[in-house]
Amino acid sequence: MEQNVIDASGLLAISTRLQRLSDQIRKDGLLIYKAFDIDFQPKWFPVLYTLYKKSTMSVVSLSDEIGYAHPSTISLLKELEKEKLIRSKKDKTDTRKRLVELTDKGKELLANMEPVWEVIVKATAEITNTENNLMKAINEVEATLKEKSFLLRAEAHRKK
Amino acid sequence: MEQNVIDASGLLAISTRLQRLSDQIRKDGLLIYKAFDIDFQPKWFPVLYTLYKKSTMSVVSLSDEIGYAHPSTISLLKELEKEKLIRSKKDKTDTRKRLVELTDKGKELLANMEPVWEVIVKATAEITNTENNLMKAINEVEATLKEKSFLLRAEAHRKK
DNA sequence: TTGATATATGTAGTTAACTACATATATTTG
DNA sequence: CAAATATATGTAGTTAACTACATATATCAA
Repeated sequence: MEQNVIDASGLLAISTRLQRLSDQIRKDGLLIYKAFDIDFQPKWFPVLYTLYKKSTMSVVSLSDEIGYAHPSTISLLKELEKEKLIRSKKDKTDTRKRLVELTDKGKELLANMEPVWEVIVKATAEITNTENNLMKAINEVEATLKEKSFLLRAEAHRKK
Repeated sequence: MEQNVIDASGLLAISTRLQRLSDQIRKDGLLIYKAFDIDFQPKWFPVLYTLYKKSTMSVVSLSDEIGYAHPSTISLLKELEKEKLIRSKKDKTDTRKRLVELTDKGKELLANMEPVWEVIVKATAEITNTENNLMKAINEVEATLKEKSFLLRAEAHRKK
């Protein structure tokens, strides 16, 4: 396997490489939805899938759940509202909160996606089923980082 | 380990999760450079490191090497030129080409970064040294995708 | 029970990559 | 060797996330 400088730099360029792989998969994701003739954008996935599984959520709890900053969630919600895939209502006990849920159109779309997801899960399983499993590796690294951040670890090595 | 909906969706949200992890590491990367009092941005890494290892390259070959679209490279080069870390000259045999290289200031900066990189490599080795090694998993997945794209694999599963 | 603090949402502007298009020069081919 | 094609660079505009700041409401504590 010929190696370029970035790949050869190994651990130094880990962030760049994660992003590159993410982009690559996302682009193919969009093409898969197109091939199935489904009007769906990969960036909608975290919000819509979470609402599909949890039915009703406030903006901040949704943001926490998907791991996005809340303004990112708000702009996605704005777009999804325009698409009539979600709707909002006020929380009666805490008037600051806006509760978000799928519309019937949204629920229908998500239900129609089940077969596409099945295919995506299979294809992903296929590509990650290597000696070192990518999903497991991500889980493990995230758990490790939760214990102690990258920054703190780097600082510890510095002092040695 | 409590799981949120996105993590639980596993293979479906792989692109989102890769990106999230990349962002997290990049942000800590910036803080590490700051802690070492080095005026360096993580986004500069691919270009500068490649020029450090390969000395002189054209815009397109550099873009290919780091895996970026060429306009992205051009805007990074513009910024690095303003910082006086790189300079360009015309290729004498092919006048279309612009050859890019590190300035003395650029070389000095990169040399000063060696100790920081050492720490980053150690910290990264620490977090990726789990049962499934993240770097190896990325290498394996990229190799697998090179053989046959995600889209083609998904389409193959569809037809079954 | 009011003043301080915390939480929820929203807006504005930034960033770091991208795609689409344009132009100049090189290379290939009939 | 001229026309067609390919390659190299550049510009303009887009995208999908972010941070910083603002405001309204809720909760807590003196």
